[in-house]
This record gives sequence, structure tokens and C-alpha cells, in this order.
Amino acid sequence: MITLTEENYIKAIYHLGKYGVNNVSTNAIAKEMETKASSVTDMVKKLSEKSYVDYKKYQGVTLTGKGKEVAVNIVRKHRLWEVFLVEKLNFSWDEVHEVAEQLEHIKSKKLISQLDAFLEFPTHDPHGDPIPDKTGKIKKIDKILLSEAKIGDDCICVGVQDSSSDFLKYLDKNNIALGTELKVCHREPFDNSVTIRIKTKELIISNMIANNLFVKVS
Amino acid sequence: MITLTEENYIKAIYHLGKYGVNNVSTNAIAKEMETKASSVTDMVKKLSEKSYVDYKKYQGVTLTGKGKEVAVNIVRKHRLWEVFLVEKLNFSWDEVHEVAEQLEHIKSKKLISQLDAFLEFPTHDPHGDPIPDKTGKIKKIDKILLSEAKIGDDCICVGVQDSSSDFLKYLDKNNIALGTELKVCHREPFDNSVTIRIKTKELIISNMIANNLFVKVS
DNA sequence: AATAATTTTTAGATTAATCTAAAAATTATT
DNA sequence: AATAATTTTTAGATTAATCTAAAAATTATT
Repeated sequence: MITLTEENYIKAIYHLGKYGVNNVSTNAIAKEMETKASSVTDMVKKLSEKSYVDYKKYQGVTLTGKGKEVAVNIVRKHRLWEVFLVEKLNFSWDEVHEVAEQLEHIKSKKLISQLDAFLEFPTHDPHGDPIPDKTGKIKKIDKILLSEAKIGDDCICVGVQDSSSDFLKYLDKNNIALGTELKVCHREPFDNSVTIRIKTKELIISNMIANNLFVKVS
Repeated sequence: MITLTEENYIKAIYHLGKYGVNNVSTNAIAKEMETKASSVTDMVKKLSEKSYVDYKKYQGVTLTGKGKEVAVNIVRKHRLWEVFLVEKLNFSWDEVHEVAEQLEHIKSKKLISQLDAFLEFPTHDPHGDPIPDKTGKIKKIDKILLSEAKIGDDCICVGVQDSSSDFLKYLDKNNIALGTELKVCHREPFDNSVTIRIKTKELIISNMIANNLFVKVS
């Protein structure tokens, strides 16, 4: 049996290891989990004994195949529930995370396969993140950050890097949603702010915003 | 903050105290929770300190107003989720309990109010049990056990006492569902088995079955 | 390469929930 | 009413997850 806490550690290690980082450090996990490094060391030993992670003292951890399976399944559940909350229960995209954090731990294969079907097998969650299929396969889309787009590019908004409530509300306020088409008009060399055009309206976006918005160049 | 275990104890005390029993005994709780009496004593002290129950040593416990509120809210969530599972995710009525046991602990007011609306404010769960409203009000219907119905009564099936998978599957097999109309034809004095007629078909039902099926005399 | 700074682990303690075995209180029976 | 049977509580231990403070190992800096 896997405990709720173990699942959360595995998820944290998965997210931290996502971008090429092979050995996730104790401190990184502690920060992500909002706990102390000593607690992480204890838990990591336990996860290692149960062979969810490979761990050598002072060397950090990597998920094993078994660990990755658990992680991807949690991510799948989290994202399917997010779709449910937005599509069926009228949650806005900045409200779903907290609830999905709870729902992702419900254990029932039938529940998830039926939910998947009920939602008509969605491929992406409300933030544009891909939903792993039942076998754990995740299909990547070739998205780039708006801050990396070239002047003159016609883009379509496909995701967010940060999904904090403040950021998502900013996007709502400025009528930027997944699927929104925009053109990159100008990048100011001094602060890397970006002028974009949505339909006929121009909007100036800070570098920080541009760094958290994924687009696909069309 | 209330823990998951505390919620489960409160729920157990609620269900045990439902039928007039005022002081729920330590042993009764232990049996319901599949734990030991000594564990119950400890927990009951804690619940008493947090004023979810009134407790005097050796005297059993009663839920306080605060405790009842928690209990009814869990029951509401449990039953709403059961409706969701059956109506939207095509679960059969004997499959929902285990999953609902998990879902009932998800904490989000918005989730429940939106789910309620999505399901179009159901008043009863798939087993015929009433769903408390947001204020905790439960409306009773004047149901009786089939074993208490008189010969010649025209009844409509409105609920089950026991909701074990075995019992529910028996009902499915014999085409008895909520809303099924039946006539009480005969009661055998020797074993209290009951002959009923559904549409044109007669069926003999043991006393044990009749003791677990709620009907409304029409 | 030695020392300083940082990171990680160890040792020992704490809280929540549980257990077993024995003691205490209550209830049932003679 | 005294004794037996049952129920409940107490005492002390255990497991999971956490913490603080100190020790050990690693990494960075002079």
C-alpha cells in the first residue's frame, strides 16, 4: 500500500525531475513539499526501500520505472479532474488546482476510466497541459514561451507555465485564454516587454508574463 | 482542523445513533470502525475535547450540534457522489459505496454546491436514501419495510436497508429497482416468506429480503 | 590544497492513530 | 446483595510522518 504522503513526494520528485534534472536534491524536495530536509531524507529512504526511487546518500534521487508509473497516474487523475471541474462544474481555471490536489488521490480504476469517457477523452487540461493516457503515454506539443517568439510571429496560446491564481486572473482580465490568436509586434530591448496584438487591440506584456505563457507559432 | 479519521468516527457515531439510540457505546463504535475498544476510547476523548461529542466515562457518546453538522455534511457529500457515479459515470448501485467513501472526504464547498446543481438537485441517492440539503435538512418519506406491508398492499419500492453488493445484485437479478411496483400477495406463516407480484410475474421472497427492502404503500 | 560555506544526514523527540494486556467499572446472574 | 460476566478504560508500546539541533559529507572559495 502506498500512503497519501508517499504519493505526494513521488509527484514532487516527478515534477522536479521533469526537465532533464536526473538527481533531485533533498533540499529541492523539501522546498516543493514545504517541509524540512531531514523529513525528506527519512521519506526518501522509505521510498527507496519500496523501490519507487533510486537513492544514494548525498546524491539525490531519481524515480524508478515503478515510481514514474505512480507519478504519471497521479498527474493523469489530477488533469482529468481539472477538466471535469471546468467543463462540467463551471469552475474557472484559476480555481481548480486546490480541489484537484485532493481528487487526484482517489483510488478507483473504474472511476478514472469512466470519468475519461464521460469527458470524451480529453487530451489537455484547462491550462493546456497534456493528459497522460491510461498507459501513461504523454504526447508533447511543440510549444514555446511567448518570450522566445520572434517579432512578426502569428501565435496561438496553448498553455501556461505558472498556474497561480494571480497569473490566470491577469490573463482572464486581458482576454487571453487557450486558443487565443495573437501576433508578436514588438519587443522592447530595455525590459524585454512585448507588444502583442489580439484581433485589432494592442497590449503590452511584461517579460515575466511572456515567460509564463506558452504559444504555438502558426 | 478535522482529520479524516475523526470524520469517520463522527460518521460512524451518527449512523449508530440514528435510530433513537442516545448513547452510542464504545464497543459499537469499535465494531463499526473495525478497530479496538481501546482505540475508540482514545479517539472519543479527543472528539469530546474538540466538542464534536458529549462523553462521560463508561457512558457512551452522543454527537453535539457541531458533531451532527459534520456528520450530515459527510452524508450529503457521500450521497451526492453516489448519484454522480450512477447517473453520469454508469456505475451500478452495488459499486458506488467504496468510491463514495473516499469522495465524501474531499473538502470544497464550491465543489459540492456545483455538483449538486450539475445533478439537478437530487433528493435521493441510488439506494433511495434522502440527501440532506445544504442546511443539513433531511426530508423523511413514510417508507415501511416490505416485511411490514399487509397482504393485498400495492407498493412501490423506495429504498434498501442493507446496501451490500450481494443484496443489490439479488435485486437486479430479480428486476427489482427503485420505483418498481409490486403487490403483496401472500405471507407464509412458517418462515414469513412473502409472495409478491411484479407486473404479471410472481416471486417468492425470503423474510430476510423482505426485511431489507423499503416500500411505500400506494 | 586547505578552509569556508552549504547541503545532507543522523540522533533523539513529538503527534496522531493504533495495538495488547491488565485494571477498573458497570451490568447481569445467582 | 454478593459474585460472575461483560464492557470500558488505563498503561505502555508501535508505526508513520514530522521536527530541531548537531554531526558528517559535499561543494565552493580563497
